[in-house]
Amino acid sequence: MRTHTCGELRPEHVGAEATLCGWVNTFRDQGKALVFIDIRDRTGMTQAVFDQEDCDEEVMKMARSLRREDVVQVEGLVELREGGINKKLDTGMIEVRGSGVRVFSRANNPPILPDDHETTKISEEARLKHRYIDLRRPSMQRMLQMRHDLAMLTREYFHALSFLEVETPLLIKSTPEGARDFVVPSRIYPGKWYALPQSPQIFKQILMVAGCDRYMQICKCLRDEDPRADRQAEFTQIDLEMSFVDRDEILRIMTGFVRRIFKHLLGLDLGTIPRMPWREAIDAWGSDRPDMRFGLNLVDISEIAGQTDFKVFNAALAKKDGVVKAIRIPASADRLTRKKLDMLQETAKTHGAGGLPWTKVTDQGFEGGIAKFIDGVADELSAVLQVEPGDTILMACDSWLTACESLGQVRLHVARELDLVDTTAWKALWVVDFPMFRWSEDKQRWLSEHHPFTAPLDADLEKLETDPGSVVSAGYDIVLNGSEIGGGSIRIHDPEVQQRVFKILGLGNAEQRTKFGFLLDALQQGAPPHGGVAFGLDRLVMLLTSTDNIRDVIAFPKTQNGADLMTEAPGPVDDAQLDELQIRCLEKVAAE
RNA sequence: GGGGCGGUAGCUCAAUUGGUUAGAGUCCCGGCCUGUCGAGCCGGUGGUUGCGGGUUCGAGUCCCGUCCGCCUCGCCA
Repeated sequence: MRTHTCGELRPEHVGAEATLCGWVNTFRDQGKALVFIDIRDRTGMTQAVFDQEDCDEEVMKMARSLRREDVVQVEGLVELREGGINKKLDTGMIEVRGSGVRVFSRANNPPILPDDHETTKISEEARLKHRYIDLRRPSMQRMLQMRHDLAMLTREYFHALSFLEVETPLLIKSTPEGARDFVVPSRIYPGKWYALPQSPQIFKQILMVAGCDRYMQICKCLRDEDPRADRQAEFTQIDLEMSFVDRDEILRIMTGFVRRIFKHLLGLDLGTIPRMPWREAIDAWGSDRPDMRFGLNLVDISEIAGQTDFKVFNAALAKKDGVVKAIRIPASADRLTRKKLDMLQETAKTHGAGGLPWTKVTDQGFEGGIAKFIDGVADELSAVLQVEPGDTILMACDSWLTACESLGQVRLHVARELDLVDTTAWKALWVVDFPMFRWSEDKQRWLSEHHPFTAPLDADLEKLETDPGSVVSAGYDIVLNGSEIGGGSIRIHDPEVQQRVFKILGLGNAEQRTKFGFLLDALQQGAPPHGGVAFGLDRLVMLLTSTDNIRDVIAFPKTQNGADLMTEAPGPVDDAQLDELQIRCLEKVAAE
């Protein structure tokens, strides 16, 4: 049906007869005797010109009738352009001198147009509703290509390392330890339910017990939680697991993978990827996924702050684990207006801090904000923070984790506000040595920082019951430019350790059997030491395509209410379907 | 579940303190033009101002409710 694609033709093709198929991107009708048609497909765009002198009246009439997004076939001779080259097009040196045209289908006044220069102008709502048009735009086609290239690269890389691609089930048992499960009713067992997988975690571990040795899968994961700009309820994961490995070996292979991705897809060398203990990440960067493209590190000023009479500081320091942290924003005194400081204070409050003590540095010392409270320690504080006139000092005081994390969020906001992020930089790191457990005041019990199958470090095994809060896990996350792109751990392969961990998480023996009996049984039938990683494919593509909207890297994404605007899912089902499942909705029951 | 912003023509937006027949660009339709390329010029179709109430002589504008979209907190082992 076609001899070339729309992005293919170059001066070397001049003289050839070409037949192109695609969509009418634009038409430029110059009068009865001359019309230009830009014909577009996934690969690009080519200008076709229909001249009365070259083709008969019927062809001319048909060419002039073409409108945006009609689907056509154009045939003609490839020639160098008569009217000057178009540098914006890869095919801008040539044009096809049309001798024939055929219309496959007409577009009925398209509700949106797939021009890249229109993308930001059109509401996302309209784009999602008419995704079949939206996906035609070149930037969206590049995204689809990038996803494909990443998937191919992934399979090549892990295939070469003897990983086996295995599919795991979608209809599984609900074990709601983490996120909320999507559930699916069972017809054969009325009243019983499947869950859709939040991840293939347990299956890949069982594949290790089953002797698979090395497993990989590009799979969908589903979590029934509210979406965000960088999060969808349904997302894609590059899932990996390996037997007979320690943490160093996993990190080596996965570092190689990530470096390969960015080298091949962006021509970028990420270099060696350093490791940072979790405690250091929180302490110096205020986040377990630090964005290291800019400084503004957190400095502990607890000791100096303790010498002041500032009640806010003293109250915080009296807390268990209480600290005062500060960041120095260089040359910002004029730019951080009172209004902006107020906004930053809201950020701090949103993330758990009571407020955002601040002051500015002038030639005469500290001025503004809490300056009068720190007068007595001005010299020491200046020395520790290495202040310069024009700096702004932002502070947080609370328990260590809260103070660090809230100031860490302020750090991100102020960097964005003052444009301090080096957007040309790529900073990757492995965050390691996470705590094994986190105490939940809410639930009054320990929760897994990672998941319940993560192994503790061998050295900390004996502290499991006596001091769970201090146990360090064998988990790790890989972070790129402040975005968590993957994470994993060495898993527990000793059933006894697994039971001890379950117990700390508040799972009694009976509950362990009900929820994870099959895992415990498996671990007792010869489980190799194993561990793995899962990479967020959508997040990777976001970084590869420089977008901060996850919906821009998914062909058919859902809205914040979990709706698909194109198909209008979720929708109702027939009563007959419900009857078969022996399900009744409460409203209907009430109505009967 | 909480907070914030938004919803006017197919699309993107405007409409003074509440005041005439809700405008413009674009798409689409028709006409003109032989070298355009985000073509140009002329004319035209197109509206229950998301939906439902209320206040008022009068509501796109004010109030209440509701639905939808985006951002965000909670949530996301």
